[in-house]
Amino acid sequence: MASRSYGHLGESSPRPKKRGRGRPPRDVQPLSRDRVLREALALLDEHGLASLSIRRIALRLGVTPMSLYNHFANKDELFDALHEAALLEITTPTIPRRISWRHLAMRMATALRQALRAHPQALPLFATRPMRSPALLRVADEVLQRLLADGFPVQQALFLLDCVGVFTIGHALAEFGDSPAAAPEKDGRDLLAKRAALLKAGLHCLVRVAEEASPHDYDGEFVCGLTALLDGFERLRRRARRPR
Amino acid sequence: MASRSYGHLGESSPRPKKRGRGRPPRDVQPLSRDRVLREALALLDEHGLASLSIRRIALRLGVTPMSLYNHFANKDELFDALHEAALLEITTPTIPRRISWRHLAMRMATALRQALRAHPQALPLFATRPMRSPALLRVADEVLQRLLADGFPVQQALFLLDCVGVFTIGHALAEFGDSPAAAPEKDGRDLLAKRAALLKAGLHCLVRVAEEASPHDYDGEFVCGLTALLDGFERLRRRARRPR
DNA sequence: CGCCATAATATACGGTGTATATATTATGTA
DNA sequence: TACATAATATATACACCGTATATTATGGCG
Repeated sequence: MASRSYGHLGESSPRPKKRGRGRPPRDVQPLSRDRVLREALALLDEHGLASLSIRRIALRLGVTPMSLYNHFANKDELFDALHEAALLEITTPTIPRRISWRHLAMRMATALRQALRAHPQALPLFATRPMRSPALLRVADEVLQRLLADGFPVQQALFLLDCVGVFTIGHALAEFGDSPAAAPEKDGRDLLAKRAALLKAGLHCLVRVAEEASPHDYDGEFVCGLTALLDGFERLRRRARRPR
Repeated sequence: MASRSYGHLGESSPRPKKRGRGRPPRDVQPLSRDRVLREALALLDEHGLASLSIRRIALRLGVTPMSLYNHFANKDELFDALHEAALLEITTPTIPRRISWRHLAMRMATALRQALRAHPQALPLFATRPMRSPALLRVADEVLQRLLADGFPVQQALFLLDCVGVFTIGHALAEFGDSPAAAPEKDGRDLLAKRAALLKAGLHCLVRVAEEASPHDYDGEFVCGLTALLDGFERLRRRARRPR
């Protein structure tokens, strides 16, 4: 009974007896990367990224912390894998063959957005780490193919792909980063005080906009921005096809 | 001589003697929020966010860790202040009076981008925390004023403002998150191997694009995406002014 | 002068990642 | 079948982390 703490965590390990010191016998399946990632993701969803530690994951798995190092070199590599795992849900969103580049890009963006929504606690991972999972690369290649086929110059196609991804992630960050900060103002008194402060500072426009557009329509904002972005690239494309 | 570690850090405190246990005498100026933030920012720039700890900041300041708690409630609040401090360099970018909304938005975005460039190590802070510093709010109000004056509906103006910010931050994240990961491939052998792997996976388009657009032109991509975004919103604006 | 707020130190506690050593089982080979 | 070796777990230990609590010296104010 080494640790009396962590009692509030699930610790739902179905393996009742503690395994001995050495390699586990054949009948008790050994720890696997996948199992670690699955539980880590669950723990992440439940308790947030800040409290996702090697020791907690190990506890949840009914295992010693050092066991994880048989499957991951260190915490950072584990988090890399976790990032990739969270992203893997975008892998095959059933891409129809014959749709325009616009619809394809739109579809990719919304699929990515849905993947981000599925694990909002993992968002900081996306913010820091580059997305280079095989599944993602396949999607990227597909979109690029279509873009080139539809007349985009190579560089513009790449820019478009990047910009759509960047916008999607940035927007998700703003959306989910704001919500916990906006929650504590629900009592109305703080909100009024803040409004007064803004007014006194001469920021009339800000309060007007905040009042007329409240609550913030994140979904609408996302499609609005994405549409604008694609519209702009469409203009570029037309200009590239008919130079001058 | 409590700590033999940290020797590699600057520890450039010009105060040679260790102050006694109590309140410091009048001639040795007391620790201030600003001084803490300044040194913390320097430490951040030099060694990255991961190794920015209360204890290291205190050491750099020639002070006990607990001293910082006279000025900040906890680490999170210190980081909030750090975020705001890093952002403060965008405060007054000398905004000319009579320029179009497009130029104004462009200017705001590039100013923000420059602020982000100045402290790339601080980027994860921007990714997680909402931007609500007074300076930023003032800029936002100014931009909103111009947008409304130029005929944007309220909601679209807000969307535009948000989308530009979101795009700028997302793009910076991609740019500075990629660079450390791309560096270790400089020897060329890895790069060739990766290329071969991509080809074998059938991602021909990806390697073609990567080859024709290398090295990645992040600045070009930024202005390209931003221009496209603004173009798209311009279309929206025109449609809003002449409904139907 | 005495009082008290201020601003520093000292100490301690529980949590964290992980280096190192050890123990047990499975597996491939002679 | 016997044995070396690889695989997989535990045990222990260390340095660092944020911070709660208590103590101490100074400055300013009555």
